Parts: sequence; structure tokens; C-alpha cells
Amino acid sequence: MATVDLETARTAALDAAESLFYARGVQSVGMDEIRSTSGVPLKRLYQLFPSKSDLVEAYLRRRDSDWLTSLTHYADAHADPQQRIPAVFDWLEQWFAEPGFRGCAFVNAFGELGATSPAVANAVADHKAAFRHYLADLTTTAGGTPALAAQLALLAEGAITTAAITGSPAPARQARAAAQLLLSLS
Amino acid sequence: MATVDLETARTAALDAAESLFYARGVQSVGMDEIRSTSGVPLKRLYQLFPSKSDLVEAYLRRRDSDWLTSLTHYADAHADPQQRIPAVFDWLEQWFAEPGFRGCAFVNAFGELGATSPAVANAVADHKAAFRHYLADLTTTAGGTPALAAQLALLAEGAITTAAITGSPAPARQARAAAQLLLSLS
DNA sequence: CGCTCGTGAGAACGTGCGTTCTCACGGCCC
DNA sequence: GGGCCGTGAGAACGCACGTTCTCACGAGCG
Repeated sequence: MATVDLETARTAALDAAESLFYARGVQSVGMDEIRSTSGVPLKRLYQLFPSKSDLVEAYLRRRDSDWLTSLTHYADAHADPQQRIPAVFDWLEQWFAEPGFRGCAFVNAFGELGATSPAVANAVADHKAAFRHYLADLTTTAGGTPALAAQLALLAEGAITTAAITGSPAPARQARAAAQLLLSLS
Repeated sequence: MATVDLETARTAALDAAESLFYARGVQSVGMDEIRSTSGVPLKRLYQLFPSKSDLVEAYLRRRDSDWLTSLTHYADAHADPQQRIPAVFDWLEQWFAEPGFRGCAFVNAFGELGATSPAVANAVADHKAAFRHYLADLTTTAGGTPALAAQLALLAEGAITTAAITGSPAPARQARAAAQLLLSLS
């Protein structure tokens, strides 16, 4: 029966979309390449995602949840709330050092499509809001103010962008040091 | 004589390219729209810029120099070196509040084309390096270390991205406050 | 005055790609 | 076993757009 693999097909499509869109940008990847990479025939691709924009949005939504899940698992593993914030930057450093790292998928998508697609702009805004929200939780748990949390978010954001453009994971350590300093003042 | 307006045509073309590319992204603006907006006929556009990629690169190069010139004029107007660094963030805040602000043109271009065009990736890297270099000058003049300069750059970078995505100029003030704190520790 | 050469306006060409259509195939139900 | 329906593979369509070509025009020169 075919309906069985509907979910697997969806996963395969999203896997292909994620690796291709992230590596090369949305507009330089055609639906045909999604098809050949995923093995999901075009017809079913369009059953699952009525248009390319739908696939793009689903890609962003899934990546949002995966990314944040991975980060929170890593940081929350530290029992001491004071150590969870530096751990965020450690996690970033590992991410930056991964082969194929090319910055924040959401920032990239925003630059590419934010001006022409409100759906993309919203997905990006939601992702960043979720990240700031998580950081705010960590910060208040560690005894910091919301203002500090906002500053830590800026450091992380700047580190991601700078690491992408320079191709070096060093910004993670610089941001971590600044975060520690700001944290120690509160 | 036609050769007279070669420079004016070039300027008009770059003006149109800048406003259109920045507002909507490179790939959603066609050469024909550059033509109609600038008034420069297609033939001459292709004399000035043999391909769209050349126009894109020229757009980035000119914006790099204009952007940095505007920033340095603003910050260097402050006699006290200690005040120049906060002034950078004041300048950012004014920029963020401008109508049509849509983040850093270079970060946007990187997300759109960085993976497929080395020329764009290089232009972006050069721009960010120039910015960091300027900030490093300001920082050492104010008695800070290179490490501090790097952290200030991350704050600025994060503020730009966050302001773009949230549509609010508030990140400039948050980054300014963090910068002042870090500066006061050195 | 006629010839030439560069220009401007816009048509035309080629390609890439999002989306849809064709058609033969293979299970499933009566 | 025979019609029916969904499937897979891929061709086909339509459009957008980068790039080039056509052609009529007007200035400069012998």
C-alpha cells in the first residue's frame, strides 16, 4: 500500500530540501533536484507540498524545532544554571566547526526571501523569538535580567553571522567570553 | 556626445541596483527593472557591466565604501575616543529606524548568493573585515584590547540582524549598553 | 549632401524551472 | 480474470529573465 510511506516520503523530501536549501540557498535549488535527491517522485512531492513555497516553509519549521531541540538538550544537560549560558556558546562553537556550516538557515532565508515572502519572514521571526525566549529563560534562571538576556542573544546572533562569513568558529569563544563578563556583573 | 554620460549612466545604474537589490533581494530583480528604474538602456547597461554578476559585485563594492564612510563620519565627529564607540551604536540605531531598513545588504547577499558566487562571498568578507578593522581602531584608540574589539563587532553584527528580523531599532540600544559595560571593564 | 557609426527602444532568443499532463504499469475488488 | 485506481517516470507547458539582435535615427565628417 502506498499510503504507508506518505510519512517517510515527507521525511525524505524534507531531508533533501534541508541539505540542499541550506547548502546552496533556496532559489538555486530546483524541485527536480529535490526529487532526484530524495527519490520522491514529483507527483508525490506536489501532493505533500502544493508548491515550492510550502516546502520551503515546512523546511524552516522543521529546522526551527530540530535546531532548538538540539541546543536545549545540550545546554540543559548542565545542572548548574550558571553554566548553561556558557554551554550555549560551546554548542555554537561545535556547530560552527561542522563541515558545511553556512550560517543561520533563517538569516539566509530572510536575506533571500524575507522581502518577497511574508510566510518566510514570519517563520524567521518565530525562530528568532523562540531562541531569544529560551535564552531569556536560561538567563532569569541564572539570576539575570531580561536586558542581559537580550544582550546575550545579540552576542550569539553576531557570532553566528560572523562565523559564517569569516569561515571560522572563533566568534563563539569571543562571544562566550563577553557573555561571561556580562553575566558576572549581574 | 554620448561618452560624456558614461559616468552618469554608471551612477544611475548603481543607484537603481542598490535601491532595488537592497529592498527585494538580488534574484527577484531583473535587469529590465534596473533599466526602467535607472533610465539606462539595456545595451549600455551591458557595456558598463558585462553581466548581472558584475553589476551585483559593483553594487556591493560601492555600498561597502558608502556605508563605512557614513559611519566613520558620524563616529569620528566625536572628539573623545571613549565616546566614539557608543556613537557607532547610535548611528546603527538611526539606520535601523530608517524606512526601508532591511538589515545588512552584505549579510542578505551572502545568504542569497554566498554559496554559489565566490565574488559575492569575497565582497561580503571584505566588507565585514573593513568594519571590524575600523572598530578595532576605535577600540585601541580608546584603550581597549583587540579581544574587546571583536566582542563589540559581534554585538553590532547581532544588533543589525536582530533589528532587521524583528523590525525594531531596539537592539541598537541593548548592544550599546552592553558595549559600554564591556568598555568600562577594560 | 551622403556615408558611417554609435545610440535607444524594444523585440527576439535560449534556458532554467515551477507546475501539470501523459501514459503504461501493477495491485485490489467483484 | 478484468476493469479501476493510484503510482512512477518523465515529457510537456508556460513563464520569467539574462543576454543578444534588429532596425531606424541622428550626429559627425569628407
